Amino acid sequence: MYLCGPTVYNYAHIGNARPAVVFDLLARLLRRSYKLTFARNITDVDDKINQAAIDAGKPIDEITAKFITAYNEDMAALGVLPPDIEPRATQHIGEMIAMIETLIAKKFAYAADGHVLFDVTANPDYGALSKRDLREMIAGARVEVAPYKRAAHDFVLWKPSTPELPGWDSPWGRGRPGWHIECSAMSAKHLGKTIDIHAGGQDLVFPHHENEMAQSSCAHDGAMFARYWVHNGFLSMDSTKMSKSLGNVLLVHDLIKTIPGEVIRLALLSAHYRQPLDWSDDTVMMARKMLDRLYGAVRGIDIPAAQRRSAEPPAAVMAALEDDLNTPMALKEMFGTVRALNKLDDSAERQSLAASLLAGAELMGIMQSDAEAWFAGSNTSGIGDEEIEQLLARRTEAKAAKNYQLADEIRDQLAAAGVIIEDSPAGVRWRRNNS
RNA sequence: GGCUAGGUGGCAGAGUGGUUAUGCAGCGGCCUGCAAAGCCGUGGACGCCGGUUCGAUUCCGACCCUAGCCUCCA
Repeated sequence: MYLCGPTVYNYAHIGNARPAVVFDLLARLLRRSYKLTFARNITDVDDKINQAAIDAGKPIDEITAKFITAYNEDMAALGVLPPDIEPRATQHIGEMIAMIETLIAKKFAYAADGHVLFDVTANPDYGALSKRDLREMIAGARVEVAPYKRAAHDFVLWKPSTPELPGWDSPWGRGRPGWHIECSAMSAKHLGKTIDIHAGGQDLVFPHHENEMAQSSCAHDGAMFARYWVHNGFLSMDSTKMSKSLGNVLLVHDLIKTIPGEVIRLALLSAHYRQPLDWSDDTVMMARKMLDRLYGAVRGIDIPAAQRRSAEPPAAVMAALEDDLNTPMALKEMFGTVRALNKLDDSAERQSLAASLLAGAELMGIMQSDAEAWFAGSNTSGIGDEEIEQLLARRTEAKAAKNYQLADEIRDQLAAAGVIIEDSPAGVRWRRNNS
């Protein structure tokens, strides 16, 4: 499986995180049944990066190194496991040049004016993936056609670099690769001419994936490039497009300072991956409450480590995920398990079902904290755990003395500090209300 | 203008040619000193107009609306 990864010129925003999370789940699922090799590239040569380096007044290497590290940290916070291979564009320039030479030799590309362009008219299948009619596209082209292009939609495989820009020597002079050739060259090197699954955001279908497919299949004598394409839907912000000009870009880097990573992950998985997803404070709050219910079901259940390790997810959860990654359905089944668990009295049965629930959660990459830690939350209200325990001890005394007025005062005091009390036959327990 | 997805109850969000999605919120009950959590029960929905059908939210057609792509973008 190949996933188009980040261009490292800035921190990843929440929309960037969606494909990473969704296809991480797909990878986890596939690994249960297949031997998966999962590659997610890093685009570390790009004009946006060049601009970011100029803006920051720093070397390009420094910019890319910083944001590669940040990307991996941010994704790890969302429970995204590292891919098997994380190829970088700058480490595959030779492969790109070789592929471009092949395309020229096979008459699918031409050099002109220091550039090398892909000749879309030489590839009759061009437009098949994105279901576009090439003639209409050329006729309705809104782009200004560069003089060296034969047709408006010919796209750049190689372009010349000025001395201050990053560049590599090539048969066409010192230059740098176009965006699309990177993925074609890297997927061919690491995964072969034909890959099983190619993933990415819906907005990459055209032109990026269309171009990748054209380059790869033309370079490989028509060999199928990807057996399956999977594209995730777009994420909007409060019903509008996320854009810098509107100032509504949410960076994962910032979100994880106040929102647990698994809340963000669950929010991203709360809609089917192909559907659009609107991000708002409510989306986050609901994900948090879902986790409250999930964790609540396993709280206080002590599961032997061996049982925990060997447990399998509920069959219905597996069936839902195996049906085109239907995460809302999988969650429904998780909650079905929660209900069954909450009704059980027998401790052995509770252990067994809780272990199964946790196995399902692990597959989905959620509920990875200890339940007590989840409910303790983060101390944002300034009242520490010890202070809470002391107040609860006083309340328990008051209750024993049937001094309910004092007991309720203590409870109100804690509530004001965001701490909610739950009495049970087993004793009192508490949780912070962080939402 | 072209292409591609959608329009489901207060909100989020699945699914189905006839029978409960689920979560949050609401209401009633159980439990509790009272709460909270949990459990039980419950109201409320499938954009609009036609067509197919014994029966359509589900299939087909038109229409309206929304989003994305057509230029860098997950």
